[in-house]
Amino acid sequence: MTPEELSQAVLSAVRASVEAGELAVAVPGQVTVERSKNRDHGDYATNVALQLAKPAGKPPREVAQVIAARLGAVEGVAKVDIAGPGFLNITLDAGSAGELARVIVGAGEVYGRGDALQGLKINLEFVSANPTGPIHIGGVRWAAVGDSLARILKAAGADVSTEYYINDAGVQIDKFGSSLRAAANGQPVPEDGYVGEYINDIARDIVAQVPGVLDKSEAEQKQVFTETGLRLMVAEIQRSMEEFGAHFDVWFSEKSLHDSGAVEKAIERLRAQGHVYDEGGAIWLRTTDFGDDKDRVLIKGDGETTYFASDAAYYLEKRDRGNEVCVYMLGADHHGYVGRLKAIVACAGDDPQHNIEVLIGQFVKMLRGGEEVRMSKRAGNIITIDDVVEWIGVDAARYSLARSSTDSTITLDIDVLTSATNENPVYYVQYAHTRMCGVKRKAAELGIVRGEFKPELLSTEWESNLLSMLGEFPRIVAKAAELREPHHVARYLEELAGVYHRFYDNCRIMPMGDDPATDLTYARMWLAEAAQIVVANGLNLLGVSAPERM
RNA sequence: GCGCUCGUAGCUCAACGGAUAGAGCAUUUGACUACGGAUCAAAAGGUUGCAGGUUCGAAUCCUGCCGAGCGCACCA
Repeated sequence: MTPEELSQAVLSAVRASVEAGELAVAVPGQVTVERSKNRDHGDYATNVALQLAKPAGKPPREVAQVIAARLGAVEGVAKVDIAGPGFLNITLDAGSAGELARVIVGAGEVYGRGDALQGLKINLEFVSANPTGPIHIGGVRWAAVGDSLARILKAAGADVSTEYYINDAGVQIDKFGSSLRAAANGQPVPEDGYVGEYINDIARDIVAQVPGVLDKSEAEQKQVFTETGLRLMVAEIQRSMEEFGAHFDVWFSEKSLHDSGAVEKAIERLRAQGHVYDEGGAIWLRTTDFGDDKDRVLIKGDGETTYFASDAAYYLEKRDRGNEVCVYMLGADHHGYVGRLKAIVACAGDDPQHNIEVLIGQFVKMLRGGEEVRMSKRAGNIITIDDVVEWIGVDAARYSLARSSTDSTITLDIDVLTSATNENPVYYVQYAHTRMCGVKRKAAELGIVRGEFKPELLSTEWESNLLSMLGEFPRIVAKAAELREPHHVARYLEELAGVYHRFYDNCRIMPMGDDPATDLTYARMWLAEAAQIVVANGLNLLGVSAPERM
C-alpha cells in the first residue's frame, strides 16, 4: 500500500464516520499521512483527528477513536494506535507494506513524478549574470538551484521553460568594450572599467579573430571589441553552464527588446491600462498604485529608456509566449526589485499573486584560512564556476549548493573544497547507490536471478523503515515543487541513504558461501532495486550523477 | 531613518504549526576471514538571539528589542 492509498483510506474512514453521524464535520479535501519519525509510532502517522477536533467540537482523542475504529478494519492495515494529543499511528501488515517495492520497480524512472502542477506553464529565469565577466560563485548557486528546480517542477507535471536574460544593452557593455580595447592596445583601464586576466584573454582572442582591428579608427575599434567581446563572453558562459549541467531553453537578449520595438510597445500597453504619465520631461509608470515605494521612470528626460522599461517589456514578452507563471530567481542584492516587478505585473492587468513569483536567494560566503574572502574583480580573487568545478567536480558542487534553503547564506570553506575530502554528503548518498549496484553485480556473479516476490517476508524494522522511506518520495517531490525548494529532495536523499545503509548492514541480501538463494534473497533484491531507483531518480532531480562505482 | 532577509549543537546546515528540535563534520569509544568500511553501533554536544502574545500544541505565526547581511537613482 502506498502512502497515497493510505491517505485515501483515512479519508474514506473520515467520510464514513461523518455519514454514520459519529462526526459532525465537513470532510476535508485531503489528509496528510506522513512516515513516522519514530518506529514506536508505527509506519505512518496522521494528525487528521487534531485538525478535525475543533470543527467537530470534540476532544482530539475522541475524534481519533472514531476514525481509528474504521481505519483498523481496512485491508492491509495491521494496527492503528492513538497517541499523544490525538495522533493516529498506523502500522501496515508486512505484505501490504512490501508491495510498494513492486510498485516502484514497475514504475522505474517514472516513480516520484506526479501531477501536482499538471498543466501549469512556468517560465523559470535564473542566473542572468551580466555578460561582462565569468560566472562567479554567487551565480553558481542559482545555476545549481535553478536547474534543479526546473527538473523538479517538470517532475510535478509543470510545463517548464528555463531562461537566461542577457543584459547586452546599457553602459556596462560599453565599459566592457572599452576595457577590452584598452587591454588590446596596452592602455590603462578606463574609469570604472573591467580588469582581470579574462579581459586580457578575450582581448587577445579578438585581435586574433579580427585581423587589423588595431589599425581601425577608435570608433570602429570600440564597436568591434564590444560586439565580438560580448559574443565571446556569452559563449564562455554558455560553455560553463553546459559543463555544469545547467540547461537553458532560451538565451534572451535584452538588446533584442529594443531592436524589435518591444519596449515602446510595452510602454503603450501600460499606458492603455492607465498607469503611465509624463512629468518633468520623463515618462513614468505609477507603480505606487500597487505598493511600490515610488513611481519608476520608463523613459528618461533625455529620451533614453531605462532598464526598468526593459524589465516591463521582458515580462510582457514572456507572458505573450504563453507563460502563466514567470519565476525570477534573484540575489539578495536585488530584493528591492520585488516591489516594482510585482507592480509591473499589476499595471499590466495581471495578478501579482499568481503570474509572477520572485525568489530571493542569499549570498554564498567564501572562507579561506578561517577568514572570509571578499571577492573583488580588481584584486583578482574572483571565484568562478570553473574554479569550483575544477576543485570538487560538478556533482559535489551542485549538491552542496542545492542542499540548503536559499533563504540562508551558506558558507563554503575553500580549504575544504580544494582538499577534496569526503565531507560532502553527496558521497554518502552516492555511495548508497553504488552499494545497491554492488548487490546487483554480486547477484550476477553468483548467477542469481530475482525470483518471485513475496512482500510479506520484508518484516524487520530495517526493511519496513526503508519501505516507508521509499514511499515518501513522491510527496517530497511534490512538496519541493510547490514550495520551489529543491533542497528538500537533497535532505530526503540523505535520510534515505542512511536508512539504506542501516538496512544493508543488518539485512544480508545475497546468500553467504554456497548457500542457495531463498525467497528472502529475492524479496530483498526487490527492495534493494526499488531503493536504487529512488536514489537514482532523486539524484537526477538535482542534476547529480548516480554512479555504479566510486 | 525606512524596507527585505536571516539568527538553531564547537563548525556547516535541516525540521507542511505537531510527538523526545535532527543530520554531516570535528571529539570520545566500539564493529569486518560476509553483498565495497566513502559503512554501521554508541557517547557527548541545545534555555532554537532576548522578552511578551496567539492555541490543544511555536524554532516556525504576531508585537517589541538586540545582532548580522543586503537594498533604498531620470545607474545598469
